[in-house]
Amino acid sequence: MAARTRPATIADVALRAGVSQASVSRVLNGKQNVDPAIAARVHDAVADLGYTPSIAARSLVHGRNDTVAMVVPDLENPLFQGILKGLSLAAAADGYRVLVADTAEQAGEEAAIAREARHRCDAIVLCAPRMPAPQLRALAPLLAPAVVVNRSLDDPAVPTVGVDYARGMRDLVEHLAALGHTRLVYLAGPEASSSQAERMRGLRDAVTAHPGVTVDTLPCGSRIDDGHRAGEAAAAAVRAGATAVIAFNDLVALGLMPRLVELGLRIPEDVSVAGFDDVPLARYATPPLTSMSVPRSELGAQVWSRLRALIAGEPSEHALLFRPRLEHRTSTAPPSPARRLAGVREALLAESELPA
Amino acid sequence: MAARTRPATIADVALRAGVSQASVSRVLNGKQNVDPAIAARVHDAVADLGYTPSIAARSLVHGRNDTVAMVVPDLENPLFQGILKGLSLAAAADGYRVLVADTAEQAGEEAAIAREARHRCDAIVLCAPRMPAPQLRALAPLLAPAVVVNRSLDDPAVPTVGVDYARGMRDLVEHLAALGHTRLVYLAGPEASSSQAERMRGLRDAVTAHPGVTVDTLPCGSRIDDGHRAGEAAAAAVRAGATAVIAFNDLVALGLMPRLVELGLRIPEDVSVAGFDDVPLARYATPPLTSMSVPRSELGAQVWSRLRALIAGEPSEHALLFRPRLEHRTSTAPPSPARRLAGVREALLAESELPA
DNA sequence: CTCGAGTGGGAAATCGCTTACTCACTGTAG
DNA sequence: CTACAGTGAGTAAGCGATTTCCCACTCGAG
Repeated sequence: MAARTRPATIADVALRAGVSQASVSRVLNGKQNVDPAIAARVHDAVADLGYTPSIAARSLVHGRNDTVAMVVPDLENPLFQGILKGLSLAAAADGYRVLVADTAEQAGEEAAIAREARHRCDAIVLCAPRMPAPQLRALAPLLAPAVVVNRSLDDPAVPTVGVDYARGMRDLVEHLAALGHTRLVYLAGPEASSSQAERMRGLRDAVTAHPGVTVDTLPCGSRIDDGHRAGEAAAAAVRAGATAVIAFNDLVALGLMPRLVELGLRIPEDVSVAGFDDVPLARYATPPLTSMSVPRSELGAQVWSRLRALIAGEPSEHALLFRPRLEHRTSTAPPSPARRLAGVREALLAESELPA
Repeated sequence: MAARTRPATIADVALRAGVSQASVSRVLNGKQNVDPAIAARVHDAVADLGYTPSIAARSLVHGRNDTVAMVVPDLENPLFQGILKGLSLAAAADGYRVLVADTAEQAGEEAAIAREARHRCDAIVLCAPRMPAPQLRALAPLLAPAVVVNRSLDDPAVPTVGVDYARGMRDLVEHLAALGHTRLVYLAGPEASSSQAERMRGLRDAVTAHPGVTVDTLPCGSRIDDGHRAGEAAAAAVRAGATAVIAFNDLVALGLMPRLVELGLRIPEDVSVAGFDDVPLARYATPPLTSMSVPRSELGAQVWSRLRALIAGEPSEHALLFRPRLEHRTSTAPPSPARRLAGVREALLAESELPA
């Protein structure tokens, strides 16, 4: 029976086995050659006392504690959940655990929370989409070893792993354009979000590449409710001639769709809707949601691979950017002929206005 | 500029400030009265050196590290995500951080993972729905201070926080019965899951209380895909006379509904569908999903309240059980008259068969 | 038989911090 | 004027492991 009073220490084990602490340590860590007889006695003593080495003491000596921190703005976001899952599993395979710190969208606290979390761990994964770039640039080096997720950063010591949102957006616009859509609406995410900025960049590139296509941006947000609330505005835009809506992410799209239906629009007959992230529920939505698939777990695994290298003192690897893959489902389809004509007319009108 | 070489220690600070380490420690921890002049010099030195006390060393002295572990079978489950979020936020308010350990549904590893995680932390939150009761009973005391989530355990030292699934199921059946449903189908969760067992108990109680109601149980699972796959069987049951389906949880229901529609059934005209957990997406499903609401974040907060008390050495509080609240949405409605008659006829038939 | 290399195990230093314990010094009461 | 609280700061003893250093001992070669 294990001692109820005070957890056994290595000294207790040494005493009981009649050897030195050094020997106990050597046996337990498989260092050097140890007399089998001693090893046996140590093992017996360990078993009798129910001894487990103190993590704290070991950490003090080694200067590391086999734990990495992950700072996220919102644990409820499926993207971060996926990354956390992937990271946590990959890290566990190497004997590391993950500490989570939810900043609860308190952008102001992010830096302090990150430093505190980092201080408890050997390394850190930072997801801080809202943090101003200068602040991030100043913070990142202090956090090393660190990996920044989902935003770019030109610090050679801090690798980034992320998603090519701009490219994804372009691909998505091209998908819609190929279907025949020319007037699109984009429900924008949080203004300060860096991935929102990336998406905007992608949209601009896309309309530049496709002069016939226009995109109206409507403020929205990143959560289900935001999408639902944006329904009115989106429907109005559709009535004004738009034929497709791109949502900041799937949550927004999933909140939006029922609202559009409520407002009398059919998807995809009256309006196509596309999301981003390809959350598990997207394919079971009504109608199944076209989305840009992002490998969430894989992101987490790659983050760990980067982090492990950094911890081992290896030079930082190259930035990694996943290109989202289009998951074409039934929420996007060619616009109905009538609507399409209307769109073309609008476009012509807009063009004819230009010279004026 | 902070030293790039080796992080500053308290000794460096003491040296630079020209005082003893003890004084530095006292200043930094606000113990005793210290000469303001000394305090100032210490603060200057700390700032100059960019000193932060080593967590490991402090942990070693104090015997605690202000971290609690949370073990979950699957980080992708919205229930655990919600609990994690609530726990993490509540704990952070008291200066504690949360370490997550995803057992990846490896029921066999759970005990080992839990002990390892516990060993790194001051306390632990255990979610192990699949662990056999005897094993859990044996394990729990070794983990103290610990709180067990979502299952009962008669260990006075280990409080539990959970959901009254049996009661919730009864309430749900009563809701459906009140609507006029008499032949229900239940898509069961994982066999080994304790909350699944609780739900079954609730179902049994309900049919006992309502002799006119019958419930057929179909094996299913706990995830979206499981629900989708169970669509065929559920539809068959409906064709055989059932008028309502209760899903193990919302994920299952959300996977099930589109499949039922695909198979030609209308919800709720042909079949009512109800879920459990009230995940955020439930109200935006098509049709909006009736569900038993579970206060996920609140569960996490309550878990922390229990855990904090235990860490402080206070006696364990009473077990806490939340009663789910019905969220009646449009996925459940009275059965159509024709179908209802069919149900009654079946019931009469079944009754008349009894004496046989 | 002696000397040197090789090896296993114990003593003690170390990691960085907290916290008794001790001591010098000030101020006041007898 | 002496002595005794009271106070603030320094010294040093842990906390529980790992790891270096060193000694004693064995074995083989000369």
